Amino acid sequence: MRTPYGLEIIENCLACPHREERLFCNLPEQSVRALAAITSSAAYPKGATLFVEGQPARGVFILCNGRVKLSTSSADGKTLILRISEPGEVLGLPATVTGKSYELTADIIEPAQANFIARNDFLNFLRENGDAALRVAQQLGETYHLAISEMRTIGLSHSASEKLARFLLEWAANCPEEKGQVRIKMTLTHEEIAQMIGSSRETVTRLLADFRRKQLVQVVGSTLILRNKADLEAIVNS
Amino acid sequence: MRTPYGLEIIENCLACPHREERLFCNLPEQSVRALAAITSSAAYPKGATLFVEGQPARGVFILCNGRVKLSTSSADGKTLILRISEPGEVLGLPATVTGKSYELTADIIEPAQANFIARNDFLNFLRENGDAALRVAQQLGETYHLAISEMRTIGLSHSASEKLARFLLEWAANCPEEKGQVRIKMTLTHEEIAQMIGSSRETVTRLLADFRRKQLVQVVGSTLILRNKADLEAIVNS
DNA sequence: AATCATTTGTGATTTACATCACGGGAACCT
DNA sequence: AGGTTCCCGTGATGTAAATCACAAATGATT
Repeated sequence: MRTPYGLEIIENCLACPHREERLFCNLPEQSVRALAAITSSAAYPKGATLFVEGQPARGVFILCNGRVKLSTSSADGKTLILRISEPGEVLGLPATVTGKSYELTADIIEPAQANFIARNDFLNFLRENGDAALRVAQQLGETYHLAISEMRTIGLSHSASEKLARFLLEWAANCPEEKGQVRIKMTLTHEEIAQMIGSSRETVTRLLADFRRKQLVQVVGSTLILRNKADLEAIVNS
Repeated sequence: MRTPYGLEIIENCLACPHREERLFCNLPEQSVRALAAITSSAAYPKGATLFVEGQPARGVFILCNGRVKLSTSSADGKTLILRISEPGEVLGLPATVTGKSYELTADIIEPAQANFIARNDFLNFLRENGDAALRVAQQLGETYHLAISEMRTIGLSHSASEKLARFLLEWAANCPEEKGQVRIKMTLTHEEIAQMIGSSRETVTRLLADFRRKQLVQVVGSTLILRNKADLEAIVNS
């Protein structure tokens, strides 16, 4: 059983650059201050763990910087990655509001800074601020939406190539597109991609090689260029 | 594209036998009345559709009676069933709070009675009643939890037998157990089971036959008895 | 530079399962 | 009773992809 990495730097939540854009944007000034009072910030190195699946929920983490891998794994060590979280996202929200255990494990894969709010403080805050509670509900709805989407790529595909194509397209959806081409910085290893689409490491490398041969993608260092989005979409619907 | 079945019987929400037990239990009397005012009830026959994935969310349905199949399907007709909803559950909640489209399709598989609350009314109600909003957040958290659980059975299994065993055990978790045996009324066809665990109809019948041969389960009409829960759990961890 | 660890690339082998195909029941009309 | 339509059982076949087993490459660390 891993233990979460300890707090390192404590500072004011208001300093977080993503504060306004996300979950609690546009709340009354007073609410924001109340929130700041119960928030503590910390930095985590690569490899640290925010929480582990099965642990009783301690509270939520608001990611300011870095990237976090959310995964679940079975007894025999097989791992399924659900999502790579980006700055601005709130982690551990479902478990914290329901009072159950974290259903996923959150590992830092890029040095991160995050604000933490303890469960009790958070729930009290929500009870006092009805609009924040509604905001939380919306956030949860979106999280659910993403989970279903992930579910579709894993559950509705006939082949691994279909899953990989789906994965690349969804991944690219966040990136800027120019002239039909999308450049995506692929910061995941083949192993991790395999764990996201539910297949083995070897088939991922083989499929990527195959996609390269078919001019569907192009690899330049650690960035991956989707050359032929249309054909990738064709693979998805096959 | 299917169209949802129309309303049939309109009556007061307060009549629903599951009202108190679930989502909005223990709300102040005043809130309950406000809720009742915006709720309409209707009966739906088997085969009717509450909503279809991709439709803009119209509102939520609170299931009073009957059972509903929640599924998603791909362009080529492959279907993945996420969940069979029981009375007391709220359907369409994530999409309604986020304002996106329904991410799943809800089909009636047993004649049902449900209360409907239109999206605008519902959101206004939540804005007025902070504690209800919190309750909704919790409900969403649980829904998420179930989705992750479903994800695990599909994504973390090495074989179809593992998935089926996982499915049977989770299904049995709701049923009363006596002397190590669990009797479950299997109201699903093999096809539907296949769609829940992401495999084909034929392998489900073959696997069930296999389980019967190995004395793991016993079939009496449409009820299925888990004779050997321990061995089923062994299959899961293989 | 030299050692180590991690990640990627590829071949050979095997097997689980989807798919096709078809026959028999059960249930449900009318 | 006879016809539909759905659901279940089973055989034969092909194939995609997991698995095993190395080798090459890349990148860290000293």
